Amino acid sequence: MTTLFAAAGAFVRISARTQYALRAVTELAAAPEGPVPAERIAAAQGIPRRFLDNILLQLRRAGLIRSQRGPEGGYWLARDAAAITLADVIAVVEGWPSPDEYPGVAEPLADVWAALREHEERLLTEITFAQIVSL
Amino acid sequence: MTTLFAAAGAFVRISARTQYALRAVTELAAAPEGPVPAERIAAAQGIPRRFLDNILLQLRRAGLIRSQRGPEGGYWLARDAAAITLADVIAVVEGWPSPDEYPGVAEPLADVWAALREHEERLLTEITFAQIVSL
DNA sequence: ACATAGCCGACTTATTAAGTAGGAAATAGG
DNA sequence: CCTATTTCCTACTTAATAAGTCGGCTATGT
Repeated sequence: MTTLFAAAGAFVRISARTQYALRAVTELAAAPEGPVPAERIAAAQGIPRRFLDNILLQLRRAGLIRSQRGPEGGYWLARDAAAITLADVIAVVEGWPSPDEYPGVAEPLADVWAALREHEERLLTEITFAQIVSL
Repeated sequence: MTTLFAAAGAFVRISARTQYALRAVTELAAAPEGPVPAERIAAAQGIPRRFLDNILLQLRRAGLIRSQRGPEGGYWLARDAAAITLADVIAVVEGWPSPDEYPGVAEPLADVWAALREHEERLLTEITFAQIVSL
């Protein structure tokens, strides 16, 4: 029972959009100096091209990446890979779910989720893309 | 940015079904000896009655709770609240998502999720409903 | 017998995620 | 200045999953 549980994870779910965002940023972190066209990222990571456009736009608006149009254009990191954490990217891409209610005797459950989330946050704000690329 | 992140959590998402299941079991753990009718649980926790039936059935089939039909019937825990963990309930109710692919340079990201899930599992298999009720 | 309560599969609806469309606006090279 | 390239942008469609509903059957205590 708990074996299956360990294998898959129950609460930690990462949306495709978030995964794509993280993988795209990782590509940029791994690339040599200069703009990387969306097409290249899409091919390297197997991300639907149009969808990727959409995500990159969001990341640029949030100030995590920069861009240049036209031939020889593309995207690059707005700051050093060592200064961008996983949490930075996730915070941009994910929506913010509103906290749930736990009536009566079930109220302590909320504390458990809070603990899980706190741990999650600590981990994700510690890990930078410089680290990801160097692993 | 990270403040908002902390407040809401990004990956830790709990489905309504799972929440209801946990809250229902908590009610049973908190109740005195004897069967508790679904109606009572639904009222105490604000869970849609028909939906709850559905969930309780699943928990019973999994052997976590027992039941008795007819007047004075209801549900109760199959074993002591100290011997049922949050993970036990979640394992019954949640489906098992298949692990994702992380091509090329993005591969190390998978290790991060693995770490998150491992922590999640440890926490959830440690906490019993006896503890929840006593908090 | 009758009222209470669980049992059960299938069905519908709501919500969110995932992906698409169609073009406009830059920009480098010839 | 013309053309190919590539980003920019809003809105839309489709797919998937979660949430909740329905109708009726079965067991049981009084």
